Amino acid sequence: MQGDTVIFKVLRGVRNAINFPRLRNPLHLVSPMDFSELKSVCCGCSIRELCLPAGLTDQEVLLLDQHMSHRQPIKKGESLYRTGDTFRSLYAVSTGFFKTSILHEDGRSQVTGFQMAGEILGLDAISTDRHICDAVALEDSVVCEVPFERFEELGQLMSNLQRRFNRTLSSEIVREQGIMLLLGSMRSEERLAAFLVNLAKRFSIRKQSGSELVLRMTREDIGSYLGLKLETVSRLLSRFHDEGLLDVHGRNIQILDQVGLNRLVGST
Amino acid sequence: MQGDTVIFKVLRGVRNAINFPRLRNPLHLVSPMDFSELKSVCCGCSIRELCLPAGLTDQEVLLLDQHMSHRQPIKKGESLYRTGDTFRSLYAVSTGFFKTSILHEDGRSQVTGFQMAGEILGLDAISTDRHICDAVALEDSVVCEVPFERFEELGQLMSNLQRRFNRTLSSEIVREQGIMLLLGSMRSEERLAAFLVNLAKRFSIRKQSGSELVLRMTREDIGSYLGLKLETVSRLLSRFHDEGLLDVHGRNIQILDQVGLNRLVGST
DNA sequence: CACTCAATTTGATTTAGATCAAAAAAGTGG
DNA sequence: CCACTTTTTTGATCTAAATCAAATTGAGTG
Repeated sequence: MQGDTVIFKVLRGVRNAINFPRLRNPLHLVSPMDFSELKSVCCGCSIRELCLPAGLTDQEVLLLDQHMSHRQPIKKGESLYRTGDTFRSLYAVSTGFFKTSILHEDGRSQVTGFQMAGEILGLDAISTDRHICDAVALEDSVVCEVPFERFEELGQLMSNLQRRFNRTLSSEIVREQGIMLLLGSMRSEERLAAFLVNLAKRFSIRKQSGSELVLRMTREDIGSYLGLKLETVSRLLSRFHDEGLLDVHGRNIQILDQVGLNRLVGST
Repeated sequence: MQGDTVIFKVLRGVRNAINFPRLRNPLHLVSPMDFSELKSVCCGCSIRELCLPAGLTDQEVLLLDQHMSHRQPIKKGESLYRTGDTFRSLYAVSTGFFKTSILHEDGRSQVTGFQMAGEILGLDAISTDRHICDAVALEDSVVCEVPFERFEELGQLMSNLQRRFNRTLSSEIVREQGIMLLLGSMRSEERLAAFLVNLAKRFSIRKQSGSELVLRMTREDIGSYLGLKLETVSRLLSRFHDEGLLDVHGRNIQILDQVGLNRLVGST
C-alpha cells in the first residue's frame, strides 16, 4: 500500500530524529515492523488535539501510533470493560459516547462519568491493575486501545508524552473534585444546570453544536450521576422548559438561554 | 559532618550502580553536590513505605532524596498553599494533618480531603500549573517538598518511580470516586460511618490506634467533606454514641463496635 | 483565673427532594 | 404495523436532613 510506504519512511526519520535515551529492553523498537499494525490510528484523527497525542510533535505522534492497537468498535449497550476485569489497556474514545459506573456491594450503583470523543477510559484502573468500574457504550462507538505497559515504556522514551499524561491524570482528579463540589454543596437545579452547561461546552469544543444537545443517557443515568432521582431530573427539565431556559423533547434538548443557565450554576 | 560523608559514599555507589539512561540535560547530576541539601529526607523516614518512595530500592530512594527539598514545618492553621498559587511542588505529609478545600465562586467551599503522614498534597495542581484548592494544616505538621519539575525528570530516569507515581495519581482518582459514591448515594449515617471507618483504617496502617481516634477537624469540616451540615454530624455522633457504636468526647472518639460500624456502611 | 470567642450539642420547625403511583410517550423487535 | 418493554412525565404524599434558635462546653489569651 502506498500509504504504508510513506509512513515507513517517516518512521525511519523519527527514529533518527528523536534523540531518545536507550531503553533497558528496546526490543520492541528494533524488531521488524509489523506493517499490518501501521494503521496510523492517531495521525489522521480529527480529535488528536483533544486526546492523548495533544501537544506532541507529528513525529512523536507517529511513534505513539506505532504502539497503539487497532481501533475497536463497540456496539450500543456493550461493555468495554467491567468491574473486576484485569487492567491491560486504556481506551481513548474515538467516536461515540460512554458512561462509567461503580457498583456498591449492596447493589447500588453510581454513574461516575460520561465520556465522549478524545476522552480516556480506564485511568482509575492503573492503581490496582483491575477495573473498578463498568464502561458501557451509550451509542455505537469506536475506541482506540492503548496497551498500558507499552504506553508506560513509551512515556519513558518521550518525556513530553509522560508529562502530558501526568496532566491527563491530574485533570481527571480535578474533574472529580468538581463533581464532589456539585454533589456535596449544590442544590438539584444547580446540579442539573452545571451538568447541561458542561455537556454543551464539551460538545462545542468538538465542533458540534453547543446548544442542541442530543442526550445519549437516560434520566436515570443523569440522576445517578448527579445524586438525584430520575423523577427529580425529569421535573427539573420540565421546569427549565417552562422557564424558557430549555426546549426539551425527550432526549433532544436545546439550550435557549445560555446565560440564564450559567447564572443558575454560579449563584444562590 | 560524619553523616554526610557516609551518604556521599553511598551516593557515589548509587550513580555507578543504577544504570540509568542519559538525560538530555544531565546538569543537575554532574554538578558539584550541595552538601547542605543532603538531609536524607526519605531514607530514615518511618513512613517511607506509605509515601512516594514506596517500592523503590534503597539506592533509588537515595536518588529521590537528593532531589527533595528540606522538610518544612507548618504551624496549625497555616496554609501550605492557596487556590491560585502557581504550582511548583508536591508535598508529602511527613507528620501532622491537613485538609484541602475548594472554593466556589459564590463563597461556598467544600472540603475535598484530609491528608495524613505519607499522603501527597497538590496532585490536582499538575493539570493547570496552579493550585485549585487550599491546603491548611489542622495541627502542627511537617511536609517534604518535592519540586515537581525535578521530580518529573527523575521519573524519566527511574521507570520504577514513574510507574509508582502513575499509580499514586490513579489512586487519588479512585479515592475521589469513593467520595462521589458516598455523596451521591449514601444516607447521612452511612456517610459518617464510612468516614470513621476510613479514618480508623488509615490511622491503624500508620501504627496508631485504629479505635481511638483524635479528630483534628471540626464538625463543620466533617460535614463539608460529607455533604452534611455540622448539626447533622453532631446529631449522628450522639446517636452512634447512644447506640453503643462510639464513645464520643468532643474530638476524642473511640470506636466501640467496629463490626456494627462496618455494617452501617455496607448495608441498608 | 476569668473572659472571650469558637465549637458543639440539642430542640423545634421547615423543606427539598425522595418515594409511591399511574398515565403517557417513545423505542424495539417480530 | 402492532404488541411489548422501557423511558419519561406528572401528581400526591412522606421524610431525611436543613434551617433556625438557644444553651452548653471548650479552648485560648491577657
